[in-house]
Order: sequence, then C-alpha cells, then structure tokens
Amino acid sequence: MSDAVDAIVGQWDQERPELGDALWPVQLIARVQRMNRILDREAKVFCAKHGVEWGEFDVLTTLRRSGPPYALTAGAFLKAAMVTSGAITNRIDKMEAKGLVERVRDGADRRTVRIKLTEHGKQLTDTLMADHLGRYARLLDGLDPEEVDAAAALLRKFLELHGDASIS
Amino acid sequence: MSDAVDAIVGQWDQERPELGDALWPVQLIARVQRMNRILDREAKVFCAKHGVEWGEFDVLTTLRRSGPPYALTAGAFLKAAMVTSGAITNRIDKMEAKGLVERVRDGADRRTVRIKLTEHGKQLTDTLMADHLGRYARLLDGLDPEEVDAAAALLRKFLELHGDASIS
DNA sequence: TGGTTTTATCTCAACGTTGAGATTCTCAGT
DNA sequence: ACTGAGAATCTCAACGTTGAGATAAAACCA
Repeated sequence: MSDAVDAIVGQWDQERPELGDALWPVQLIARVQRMNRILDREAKVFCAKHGVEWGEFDVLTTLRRSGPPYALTAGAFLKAAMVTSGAITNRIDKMEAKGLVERVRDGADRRTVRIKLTEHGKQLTDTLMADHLGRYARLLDGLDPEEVDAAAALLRKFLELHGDASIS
Repeated sequence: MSDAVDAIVGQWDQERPELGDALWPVQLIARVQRMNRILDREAKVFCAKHGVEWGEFDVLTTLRRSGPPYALTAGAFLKAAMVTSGAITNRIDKMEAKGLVERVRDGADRRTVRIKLTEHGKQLTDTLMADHLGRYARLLDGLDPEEVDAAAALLRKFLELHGDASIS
C-alpha cells in the first residue's frame, strides 16, 4: 500500500539519493499536512450546510465547552484558535450580526470585551455537535482504534515539545 | 502529561458528559490540526528568510523532485499542491517574475502550459532543501523514531482511505 | 498626582486563495 | 470540414487572514 507521500519520497530518493535518511521526517510531516487539508475541506462542506463558517464554528464550540456563562475574552480566542486579532474581530462582527454571540463590556476592566454565546448560539452549537462528531467518527472509520490512540499520543508529545499551550 | 487537546476534551467531558465516546476521534483529529498550524508557521518563517512564499517553495520542490526536464503542467500542480487553479496561476506569475520558473507552451497541445524550473530556480531549490530537511529533523527531535513511524503508517492508512491520490 | 509602560481590542491596507465564468484549444462524431 | 463536448488555463471579484499601527484603559512608579 502506498499513498501520495510514498510517491513523493520515492521521487526524492531517485532524484537526490544522497539525501537518504534526511527524508525520514517527511513521512510524518507531509502526512499531517495532507490529512489536515482533507479535514479542512470536509469541515468547510459541513459548515456550509449549516450556514456558518469554519472559523465561526470554532468560536461557537470554544464558548460552549467553556461552560456557563459561555463567555470568553477576545484575547482568549487568540490563543485558543491560533489566529490573529484581526481575524477574531472579523469573526465576532459577523457572528454578532447573525445573533450567535454578543459583545459584553467588562465592568471591572473596560478594555476587555467578553464574547458571550446567545441562547440561539448555544442551541445551534449543541445541534451541530452531534453531526460534527458523527462526521469525525466516519472519518476515522476503518482505522485500528489502538493505532489511532498511539498516533494521538505521539502527536500529543509533539505538541507538548512545541509548547502548544492549553486554553486558560 | 497533557496538551491543549486534553484540556479541550476535558472541558467537553465536564460540560456535556453524555457525549462520552463520541469525543474519541477528537484526540487524533484536533492534534493533526494543531500540529499543522505549528508546521505552517515554522514553514512561513523559514521561507521568509529565503525570500520565497511557502506556496512557491512547494512548487519549486515539486518541480525539482519530478526530475529532468523539471517541467510539469499547471494541471499537475492542482492535484499535487491541493489548491485551485487561480492560486497556481498567481503563484507561477510571481515566480516567473522572480526568474525561478518559466512558462513553456506545449508544442503538441497548445492549451497546456509547462511550468519549467530555471537553472536559478533549481540551484535555489537544492540549497533550500538542506535547510528545510534540517528544520524537519529538529521538529521531530525528542520523539521516539519507532512511534513516529507507527504514526506515519496510521496517517498513510487514513490518506489511502480518503483517496489521497499520488501525483502523476 | 502625573507620566510612562503595558495590556486589550479594533482598524485597515495588503496578501493569497477560492470558485465561477471566460477563453482557447483538442478531439470525436457526423 | 463542421459542430459540439470536453479539457487546460487564465481572469477577476469576493472572502478571510495577516500584521503593523491606532486607540483606549489599566497598572506601575516616581
């Protein structure tokens, strides 16, 4: 069995055989990149079906799982979503217009803005999560659960080594 | 040891415990997404140092490993790079201006355009590859090689199941 | 208190990608 | 030869993100 990455590595072996073992990391890294692009496309199709953007869904679930009162500061999203401030402002603007979230200025610190899930936003998120997780399960269908766990553990180690911070 | 994904799953467990095992795929999928973003940032920093865009570097290496005469059609890039035609046109325009590649119209089929690596482009690519692979090696430093292989094998299986086509 | 630094968010122009449509060309069928 | 279907690439407006800078508020310190 072979995939696109095997073909890529095979080409390098033929064109620049002196690279040798230096190509080894490509086996993992290139596959992570390709898998991510497949996930990305899947996610966009899923979100489009439900009238939200992929980035918006990310905001919704981040708020939902943070628990009551379903409110986080804009700064918290920068770390959680790994995007820049301009992107968050843009997302929140549109989600506010759709009635999914609302901006609440903090009483104590008037610089901070709390992004709060509206009741409508909360209900939509709960509805979408079922579909979303079903989609995830189908994506991993056909893979050995133990091997998936092992791969997940390795990626966890990678993330720890590279300081992938937990959300606060 | 725990990473950001453990924290995310932990939040869901607390907020919506009824989801239970449905959360399992998140362990792998979310980590692939987060690792990809780390790789993406690394890659952009690396490319910026050398005056090329990440997408441009992708074109360079794809041409280089295809072997003499280091020329591929625009259509071949659509599949190899997993991007749309507009993006390829845009990339090639800029790379042509930089003297990295040149467009060669096919004699037999005048619809097709062959993107050909210039001598300058080839030399730059070979120079960059050493740095690039060194960077990859450092990224995986600290991980168990056997576990990396196992994870790569699992991702290969995922890609095969989802029809990740080899380049032609 | 007054002045400086730091923090939190928003603004906005530049950038790359998308995706539908236009363009140009090939080829099979008549 | 002519026509229509299909293929390969380019065009271009819309979109989301980036990243530097602006704005405003809080914290620190003299």
